[in-house]
Order: sequence, then C-alpha cells, then structure tokens
Amino acid sequence: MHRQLIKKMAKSTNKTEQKKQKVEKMGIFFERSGHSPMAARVFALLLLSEPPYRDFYSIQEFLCASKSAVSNALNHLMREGMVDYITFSGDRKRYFRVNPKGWLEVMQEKIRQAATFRHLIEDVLNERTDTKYLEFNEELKKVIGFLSFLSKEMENINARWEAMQEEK
Amino acid sequence: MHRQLIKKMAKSTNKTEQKKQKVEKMGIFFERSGHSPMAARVFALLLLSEPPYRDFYSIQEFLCASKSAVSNALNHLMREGMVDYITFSGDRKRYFRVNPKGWLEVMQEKIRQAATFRHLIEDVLNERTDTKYLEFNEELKKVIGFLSFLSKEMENINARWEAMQEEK
DNA sequence: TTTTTAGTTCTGCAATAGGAGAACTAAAAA
DNA sequence: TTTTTAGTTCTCCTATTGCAGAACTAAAAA
Repeated sequence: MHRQLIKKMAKSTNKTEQKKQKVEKMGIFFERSGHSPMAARVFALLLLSEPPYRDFYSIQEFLCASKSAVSNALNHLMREGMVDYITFSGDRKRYFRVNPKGWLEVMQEKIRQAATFRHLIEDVLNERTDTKYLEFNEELKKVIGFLSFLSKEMENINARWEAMQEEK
Repeated sequence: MHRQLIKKMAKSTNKTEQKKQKVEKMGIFFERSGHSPMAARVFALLLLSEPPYRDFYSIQEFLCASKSAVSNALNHLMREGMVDYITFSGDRKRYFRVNPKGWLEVMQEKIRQAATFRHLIEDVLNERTDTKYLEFNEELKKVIGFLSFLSKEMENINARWEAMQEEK
C-alpha cells in the first residue's frame, strides 16, 4: 500500500502534487469539525477544484482512495447539505460540488444547536429546585439567559445581515 | 464485568438509580459535542449533584468507573475550562464542580471558532483567482461576508447582552 | 439481450480511542 | 520515619471508526 502510494505520487505532476498537499492541509482543518478524514479531504478537494465540480472517479483517483470510502464520504457530506451534485444532458455521471449555501446553513445550524443547551440546563434547574446552593443555580440561570439571547440573535441574523448589506 | 455492574446496581437505592439514568441520558447529550462517554457522564453528574461539587472517589463510585477513567475525564474537562475544583481547609480532597462561566466561554469560543472558517475560504479564493466559474467564487464571498458579520457580532455579544440586561 | 457504467453495499481488516487495573508519586497524617 | 490518602501515569485490552476490496445493483449503451 505504501508502494502503491509512491507509484501514484511518481505519476502525479508537480502541480497536482502541490494541490494534494493543500487538500491534505485543508482536510485536517475540516476533520476538526468532526468529519472523517476522507470526507474532509473530499470537501477540501471540491473547494479547490477548477471547475468547482468533479465526477466520482476523478475524486477517487485524485485522493488515491477506494470507491466505498469516496461513496460514503460523498453521501455523508450530501446528507449534511454541504455538498450536492449537478448533471449534464447526455452524460450519466454526477458532478459533485460544494454547496456554499448549504454549508453556511450547516454552520448556522451548529450555532443554533449550541443554544439548545438552554433546554438541558432548564431540566437541570428543575432537578435543583430544593438546593441549598442557590448561587450555583443563579450561575446556571445566567448561562440560560445568555443562550436565550444567542438564540434570539440567531433567529434573525440572516435578516440583519441582509439589511446591513443593503445599507452599505 | 457485567456481573460487577449488576452487583453495584443492586446496592444502589431507587433514588440513586433514577439519578443514574438521568446522568446517562444527559451524558449522551454531551457526547454529541465531542466529549468521551466518561467525560460526558462526569459533567452530567456534577451538574445534577447536591451539593454541586463532589470528590474524586464519590464520582468514581457513582459512575462505577476506574480511577484512570475518572482522572482523565476530569483533567480533560478542566483543561477545557468546563470544570474546576474547590478545597476546604483541613481537607486534602479536591471537590470538583461545573464552572458555569467557563462552560459558557467554551461555547462562545466554539462559535468564534466557526467564524474562523472565513480565513480558510479566503485562502480558497486566492487559489481560485483564475477561475472561469465566477459564480462559485461569488457564493464563497457571500459565506465570507456572513462569517465576518458573525465574527463582529460575537466580539461584542457579551457587551450587548449585559446592556440588554440592564435596560430591563 | 448482453455489456458497460456509475455508483452502492457488504465483509473483513487496521488504526484509533476509551477505559480497566496496577504501579507509581507527592503530600499529609500518624 | 512509616503509612495513608488522593490522585496520576503506564500497560494492556476492548470497542469503535474508517477504509479497502469485492460483490452487487440499476440504468444506460451497444
């Protein structure tokens, strides 16, 4: 397997080699948001591709990966909404690409998700009604307060953003 | 090992048993934010404890876990800032507790972290200057725009929140 | 109808993460 | 000084995750 890699590397042009390094580096960045190494690399590759879409085999070849790994990675990214695909008439292939809007929504959703800790803390407070340690409860209430605020802000953040763009 | 568990469960009172179930349920919730099962359970337990702090052995016993697992979980949570401990004079034990302020900061930091995708996308755009697919670049610029906005909002969100609390 | 294409799904292995238990350490107590 | 306490660190094992390769499938092409 190492030898295979060497072999393929030898075939790569210098330019592709540079791109591979960028993909790997950027891939590691995406891994930190919880994606598998392969999903992270696929996403990075699509971001850096010209044209900004690629067919299945081209992804597989570029990343020196198995079909199953690529298939699972793409399906994972599509389920999340970060990737989708386009087709061309007379061509049965799918051309996968980053869906920037979907990606943004995924990020927004994660922030909204954070705000749902509020409900968990509310449950905690319900369990702590008889406490002798009121200060702890008060601190938790502050956290709830902040998360409610965040929640409200996130609700209309798109509206506010668009408003700000127009007044510019 | 299963038998051990049964044995300990038999010893538990009905009330503790209920609490254990709550801790497990809440623990699974915390696992979703990337913590190990044990760290997630420790955090949940501390949230539900009366008093809201516990010594090492009490945590270990409640969770039927090994010392190493508890030690690693606590240190992990303390490094993140979600947990700290207090001490009492004439008592060498540490009493571990949730640090609500630290927890809030961790959540805020995660949101700020999301906004740093902006820099990554800027790098992508620098690689894509010669593209024939300007629309894709434009969409990426929109994502950057939003993340910059988010970034700015997060910078002063604490100030805004406090302001809002006072005017109430 | 048979063959090819564009993937998907299944099976099994390899890497990684998480936790148990024991050995260890530093400070306090006896 | 020796012993106990309150954890930490190390070694090993187990569970989970991620991926390769092969078998499979559905639709298109020949």
